[in-house]
Amino acid sequence: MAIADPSRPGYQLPLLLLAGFRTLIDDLHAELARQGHPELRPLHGFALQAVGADGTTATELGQRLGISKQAAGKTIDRLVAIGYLDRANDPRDARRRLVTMTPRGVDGLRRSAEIFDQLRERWAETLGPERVDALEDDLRTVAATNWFRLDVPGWFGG
Amino acid sequence: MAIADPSRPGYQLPLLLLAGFRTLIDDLHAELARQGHPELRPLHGFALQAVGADGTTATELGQRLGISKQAAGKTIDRLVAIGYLDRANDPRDARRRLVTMTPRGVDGLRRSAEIFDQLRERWAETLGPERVDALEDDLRTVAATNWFRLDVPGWFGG
DNA sequence: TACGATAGTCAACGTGGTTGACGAAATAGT
DNA sequence: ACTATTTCGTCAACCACGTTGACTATCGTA
Repeated sequence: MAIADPSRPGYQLPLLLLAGFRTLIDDLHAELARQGHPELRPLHGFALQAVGADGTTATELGQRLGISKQAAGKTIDRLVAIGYLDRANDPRDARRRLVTMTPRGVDGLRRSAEIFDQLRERWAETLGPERVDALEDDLRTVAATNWFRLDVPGWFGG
Repeated sequence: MAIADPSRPGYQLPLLLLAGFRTLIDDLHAELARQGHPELRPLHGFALQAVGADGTTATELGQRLGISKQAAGKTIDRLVAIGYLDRANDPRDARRRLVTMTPRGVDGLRRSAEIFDQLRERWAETLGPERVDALEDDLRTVAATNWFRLDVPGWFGG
């Protein structure tokens, strides 16, 4: 195995990845707050995305996000409370409670997507578009992930 | 402003950065567990790093990690409980409680650094060394961070 | 000496995640 | 048709981590 370059210690790689992630998320939420969505937390955006335009149930949301149905239920509670999600009964299955986005939820999600596009564009202006493309491609190669796990707080903290 | 490329939506960038971070941290801890440190959580490694070879105090650790002294104290409690840190009185200042690494703490931190080097090496074998260097350089440019904030669970969750 | 600043801890609280248990309702099987 | 099993949602208890506020003990200085 090759000798590690002392000027590029391996522990910096995760720090830089986290810093990049954090920068994007912080910039997103600063702009979202400016556009009328100050209550949205990082977690909420991902949950909203997972609910999607067609809606879901708590159990299904939990599966999509890699957390328990109980945890998903709590997140739904919160997003209902701040006006981003709605709960309704399923006429075809009285056990299920259908979760859908409110107009406010749709607006927040749409703006998030736009802002992320703008942030990526800003990176492309700074680094050059081909560097950003390469960065994405490289991460796809080594991280090879197609889905998102929402258990970040518990995962990181323990 | 340029039009966003529909095949590269901006929201994927943070997802990929998080996936990369998560992959590295998960690989690290899988290997750490194999090498006799199964109790170490992601948070702990960063806290240990911040304590450093010279030791610290709770207040100083909190400042280094961007969290309150109370939160730092709790993390120290935990790391003392699982045998990675020691607390001692400062003979020159009875208010302070000096926090230092135990031999086990030193071992865990040393192994972490080695494993991170190996993981970076693995990325370099897969992507090519120059791509990994470029990835780091680019992230340094757009994220421009020189320190680490440990409040990830609270930051992300709210 | 008296006073302000600092270190550490306790307590209360909020957010998020987990497991276990439960009733209600749908589905499958005899 | 009538059980038996599975599934959905929720409640309760618990843990980890973060926060702010309050308090004691100690240091440093005017």
